[in-house]
Amino acid sequence: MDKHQVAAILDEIGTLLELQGEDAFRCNAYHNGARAIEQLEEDLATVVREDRLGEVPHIGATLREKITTLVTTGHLPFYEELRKKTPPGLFDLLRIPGLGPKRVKLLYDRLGIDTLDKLAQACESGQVAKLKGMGEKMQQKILEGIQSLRQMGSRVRLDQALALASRLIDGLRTAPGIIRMELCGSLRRRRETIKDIDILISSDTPGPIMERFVGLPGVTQVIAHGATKSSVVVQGDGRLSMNADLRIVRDEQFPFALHYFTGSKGHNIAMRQRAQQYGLKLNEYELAGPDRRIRCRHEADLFRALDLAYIPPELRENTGEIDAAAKGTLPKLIEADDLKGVFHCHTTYSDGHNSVEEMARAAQALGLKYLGLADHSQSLTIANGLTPDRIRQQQMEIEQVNKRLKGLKILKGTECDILADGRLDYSDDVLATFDYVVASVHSHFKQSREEMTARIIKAIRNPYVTMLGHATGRLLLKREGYPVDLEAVLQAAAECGTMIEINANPQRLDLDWIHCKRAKALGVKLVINPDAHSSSEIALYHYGVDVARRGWLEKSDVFNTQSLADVTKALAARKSK
DNA sequence: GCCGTTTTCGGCCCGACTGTTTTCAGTCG
Repeated sequence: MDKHQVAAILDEIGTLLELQGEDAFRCNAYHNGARAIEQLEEDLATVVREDRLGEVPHIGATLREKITTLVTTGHLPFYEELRKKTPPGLFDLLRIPGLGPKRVKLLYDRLGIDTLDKLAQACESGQVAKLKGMGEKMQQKILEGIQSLRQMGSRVRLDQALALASRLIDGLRTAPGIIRMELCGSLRRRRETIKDIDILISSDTPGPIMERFVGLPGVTQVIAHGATKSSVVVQGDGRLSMNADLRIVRDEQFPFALHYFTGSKGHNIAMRQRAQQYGLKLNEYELAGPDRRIRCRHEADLFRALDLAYIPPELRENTGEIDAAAKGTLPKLIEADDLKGVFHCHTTYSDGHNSVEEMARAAQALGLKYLGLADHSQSLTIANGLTPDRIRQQQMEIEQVNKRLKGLKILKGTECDILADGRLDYSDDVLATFDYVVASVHSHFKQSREEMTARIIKAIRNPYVTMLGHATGRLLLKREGYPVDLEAVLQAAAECGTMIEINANPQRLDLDWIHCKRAKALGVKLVINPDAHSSSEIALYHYGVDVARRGWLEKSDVFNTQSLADVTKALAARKSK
């Protein structure tokens, strides 16, 4: 059982206990434990085997025992018992805004409601309004919640959320009285998937801005509309629909509110605790002690007041950033401008939409100095994978276009399939014609974890392979990655100097940021690639930079921050080995 | 259930909003 499964079970236990009416702090301990396991950088099985779980914050004796049982046996009787006692439908009820564990328990205990359908019926017949603490309005709100839950998924991809959020920001920008405005929450931290949009504004006259917000185009439902906080449902393209919150504070409160609403929750709690050590109280309005208030104009002032270096939003996940900021050992994070080129782009030779030259011109317009083209290999017939003949044709075309280009060089690559047994999709003499090789898995996803791991490691050890493409094959919110022991993959990559791609396509973002940190610790070089299938998608590398930043990566950790000359030299050196 | 040079017991982040309430519980982030 891997860490994601273990974390999911711990989290579920926390919720199950809430539904039982357990003490909230005990429930929270399971949620905290789940987060700690989810964010574990090392391989969970290894940590368990070496009996080091106790060193993980938020894992005490009880959780250590339960996690060990889960990892070693795959079962946990405590969890299974708890599940038997709780109808699974109660989890659906919890997703309705306004319904938490207390009310769900009440609905179940008093009315036997354990599905959305039963709840809808009970609301329509007026039974819910009669319960203690409920009423007509609550009943109506629940009905609306059921409706929107049935239309709306829970999380959306970063790129989709950003698009929707910028529409809201644009709509607000002209409202009167805005002093400062920022996107907060997981969007500002650039998480790969987003639950809702958080916007913060400072103003002395919040009223008209709030009015503008709840009336913006696309707003389909107003969940809350207060003086300083409003919450709406907003409709995007297609069936996409998200919650959006707006908070308005006075300008002197802005840095505190910005920090607070950026989160993460874990980071905020840790920051509060640090403030307490200074005899100060930190909330969304101020940093203050019994007899003093710390003046801050910007977020950086707030960190400085607690003797911390500025912590970029992407690092605020409570994974050691506060300690590092205190010691002055925070990384100098990579920035988008550091990238000098990319290595994984497709053309019309396989399944891309633009020609070699069109791709090159687009890369040039973005200020890149080299563009690696890596079309699919012959086995991937569905994507029009290239036969050796067509490779020669493409390479000749690249040479022609290169003669015409100034300031950008196209590099000849391939995204070569890793076959089921770990061999590559081309013979060595064909592989030798490329400047570099991206090796990727596109088939046989159902292999066992052991088979998949061995297959990928075999490819990584192939001297022709320069980098591993999308390491887990995940499609965010659509498809889980294939089962693979990433720790073993990273170690193999470290041993033979094979690089690992951060696939920047927002549908993938694979390697994910947690493993970036681990890769760096092992000395693996990473490379940020857009996996572009059209000229406009080359710019997607920005999302890969976001991932890299969340993974604490610096310019020197990423191969394609190097100049064309250095990259060419490194690739040539690797080929001649 | 976790945590700890103020503590091994008694804390655990904290404020806005809503709806049902005569002062507050539940939810949310």
